[in-house]
Amino acid sequence: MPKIMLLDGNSLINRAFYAMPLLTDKNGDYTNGVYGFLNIFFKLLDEEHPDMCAVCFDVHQPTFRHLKFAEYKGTRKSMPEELRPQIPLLKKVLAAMNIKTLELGGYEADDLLGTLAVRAEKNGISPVIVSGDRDLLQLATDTILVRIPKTKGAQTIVEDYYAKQVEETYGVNPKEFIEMKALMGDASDNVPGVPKVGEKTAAKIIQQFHSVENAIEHADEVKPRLASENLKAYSEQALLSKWLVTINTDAPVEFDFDDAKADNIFNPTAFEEFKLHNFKSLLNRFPTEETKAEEQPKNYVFIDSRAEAEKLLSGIKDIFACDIVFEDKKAEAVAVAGRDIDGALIVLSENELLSVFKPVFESDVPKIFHDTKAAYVWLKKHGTELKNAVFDTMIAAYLLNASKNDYSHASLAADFLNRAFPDEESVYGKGKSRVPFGEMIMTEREKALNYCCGCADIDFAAKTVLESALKEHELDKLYYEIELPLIYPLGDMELYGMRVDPAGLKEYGDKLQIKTDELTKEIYWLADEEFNINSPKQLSVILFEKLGLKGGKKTKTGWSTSADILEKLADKEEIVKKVLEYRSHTKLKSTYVDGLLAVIDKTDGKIHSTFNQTITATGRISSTEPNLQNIPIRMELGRQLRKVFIPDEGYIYLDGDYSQIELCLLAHISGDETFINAFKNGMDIHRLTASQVFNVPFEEVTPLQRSNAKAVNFGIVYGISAYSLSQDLNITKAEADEYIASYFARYPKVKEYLDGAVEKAHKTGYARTEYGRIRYIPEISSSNFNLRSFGERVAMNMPIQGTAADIIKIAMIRVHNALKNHKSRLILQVHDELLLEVYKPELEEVTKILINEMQNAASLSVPLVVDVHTGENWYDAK
DNA sequence: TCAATCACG
DNA sequence: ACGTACGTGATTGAT
Repeated sequence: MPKIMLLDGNSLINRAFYAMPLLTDKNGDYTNGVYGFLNIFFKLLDEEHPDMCAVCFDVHQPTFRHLKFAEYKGTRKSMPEELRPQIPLLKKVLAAMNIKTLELGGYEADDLLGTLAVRAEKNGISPVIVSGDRDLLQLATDTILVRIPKTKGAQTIVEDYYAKQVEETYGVNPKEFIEMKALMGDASDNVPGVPKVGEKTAAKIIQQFHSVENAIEHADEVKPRLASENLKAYSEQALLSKWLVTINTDAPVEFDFDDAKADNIFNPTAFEEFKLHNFKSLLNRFPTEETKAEEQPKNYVFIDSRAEAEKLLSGIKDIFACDIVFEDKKAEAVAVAGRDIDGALIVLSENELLSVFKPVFESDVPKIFHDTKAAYVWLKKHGTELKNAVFDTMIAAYLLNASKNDYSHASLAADFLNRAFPDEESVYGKGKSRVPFGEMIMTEREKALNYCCGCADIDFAAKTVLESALKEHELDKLYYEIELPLIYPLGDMELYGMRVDPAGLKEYGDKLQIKTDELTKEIYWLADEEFNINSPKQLSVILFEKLGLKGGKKTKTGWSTSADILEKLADKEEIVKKVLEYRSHTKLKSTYVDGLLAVIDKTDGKIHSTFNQTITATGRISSTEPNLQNIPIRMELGRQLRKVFIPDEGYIYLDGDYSQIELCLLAHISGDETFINAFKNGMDIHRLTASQVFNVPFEEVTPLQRSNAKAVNFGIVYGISAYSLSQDLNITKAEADEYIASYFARYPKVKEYLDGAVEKAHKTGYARTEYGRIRYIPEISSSNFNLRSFGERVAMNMPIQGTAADIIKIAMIRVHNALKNHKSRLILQVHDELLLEVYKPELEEVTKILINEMQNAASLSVPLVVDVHTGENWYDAK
């Protein structure tokens, strides 16, 4: 029996729109609703394999329902500005896919769906209705299937209803479902229903009386009493509601089922349309002939003999791309691609790979990588130099859009080559079912070959495109002079690592554990029961229910137990104090002691973090496995941990940090004279702010005033709002408003800068640092107040945080270069701070180098002040 | 896999 | 009125 899939265009695009973040296409038009619609459409297409498809839409004009009942909302609901233009867009995309769309003035999409489903059934065609609207359940029969997509957790699941499932779920059959809906009413459509009758009562009444009319007739028998009385009082309204919610299955719509064949969806026009709107993940669905129509078939070769590999590599004289396949940090293969090589995958032992590649890596032949740092680190670890690595595709793609969450080959191919390419996960699998490369190359060689060579091929082809895009956006200087050179200091930081004293770390952990055990017992005693203190859910039950404490704010799931809330209760409640102490101890033990012990390298006893250059939206670097940028310092107990970080024998730590770099940049960028002069004169900037904002002489500023002023300064950098400031300082919003007003009165240029930054971002859609780094801010054009406000704060903050990131990157490169012929080395960066392991005889010289290179990394209208400290461990070096 | 929490700048 | 600080990563419990 042929099958037709009938979709509710309006309901599905609405659902998709609210379920997904705003996306824009190459024209800057919003596409998230369309994209979400297509995702669910394709998922159902895979499941149903329908022969025919039709998508029904509402028409934005009064329907027969409005004509009878003017208050009815139905199709006349307001729609967000970001969604409205997506409806015609969806119709256009569907047209390109040769999917029939349908609308009829005076009727809603529901009525068309019902009409077509009934007609299909009569014509021996099996109908499947898809909608997010449960009203459609009234259409379910033994043969008409209604499918309702639903968001469960993060993923979309589809609930299926034939008549039987409707009855199982609601206890009424689909015809009775109308009666039930009529009693309940629907506030969003202005369907009145009967007051005080909700889903539960309506179901009970209809189960007993089967129809609205019958229930009205027996209204005296209806329970509960309130429903009975209201049913009598509002019987006319109930009948009207029934009429409103009944779907018309006899709409005068012309429809030819032969016209609705879904047999030419994946055609070149649709492919172009998808590309235009950035539906990259959907491009994979198009047959490869389509995607590669104009390209030559690729000749990818597999090489597993050393002699052949050497022959190939000795012939390379010109720029080529190179992709190293790592498995557990060991290289298993290398793929190359170039002008004369479509792609070659060389699979040899790690040692053989190193020796066959050594000549070409150490030669002047230019090389393209996707992750140059990984290649550099691997080679250097094995005694091979990497020379003339001229391009990194991952970093280039990052500079072009720093907000993406991956810069994989699949994403590069879609963004810059308009090419469909599989995700790494779809080739190797993920999680438990991931097949290691070594196995893959035996069992599914073609697949692995195509993927690995494809990666190198993409890198080679993308370079040209990326290069001109960088130039076009004036990012080339930043790229070639900062980001690419930064690879080497970062790589060396990873290679050197940080030495820790494992025994000291264990001892520290034992102390924490003993105290934790004590605290646990005390908390159990105070709570008068045992529970999992680590569980915010269980803890909130104990604190806010059992002990009846007054909760502060709520989270999505219940009362918040975060530290700022608990601190307000700690004075009065012993148990809260203990919980806070428990939290700090277990945090240190699990994240830092256990976490760090687990990542000590067995061969050299050091901790080697990975520094990521393509994660943050502002240009900062990030540190993982372990994160060495968030080792405790603010609290003394946590700070003690730094005593177990110790330099190599004969070395000493030297730490340099920029003093107030973000405020210096605020002064520089805004050009505010008061600020600039204060920095030039080395004044205490927070004290100065306090004296200006609170209108007191500089000498008479109290510690509280100074700390409040400090919070205001931070707030300015973050993109201030009076509410947040009031929360932070525990003052009223009105007071915070005054602080901000007097701040801006004293520093008018700062105000000008912040307003200008927001205005610029509104106009262009992005923010830039002093060095040209870009962050796109799509949120800034949102009609949603919260999103837009977020965008505006980002517009104020990014140029400051990002410029600070640029400057320390420059400093790192300069320090790294200056230390080339020294034993001393840079081993860590923490955003405004550099940590060096200095060979003791070089200390005096290296201190000068560090201060000099950091201070002169940028020339601003204010001096960059660097504070340095030395120490035999990291605790003492701060 | 998500949400809550907390460590850092 | 709207409901908030900017940028990260790791661990835990819950689903």
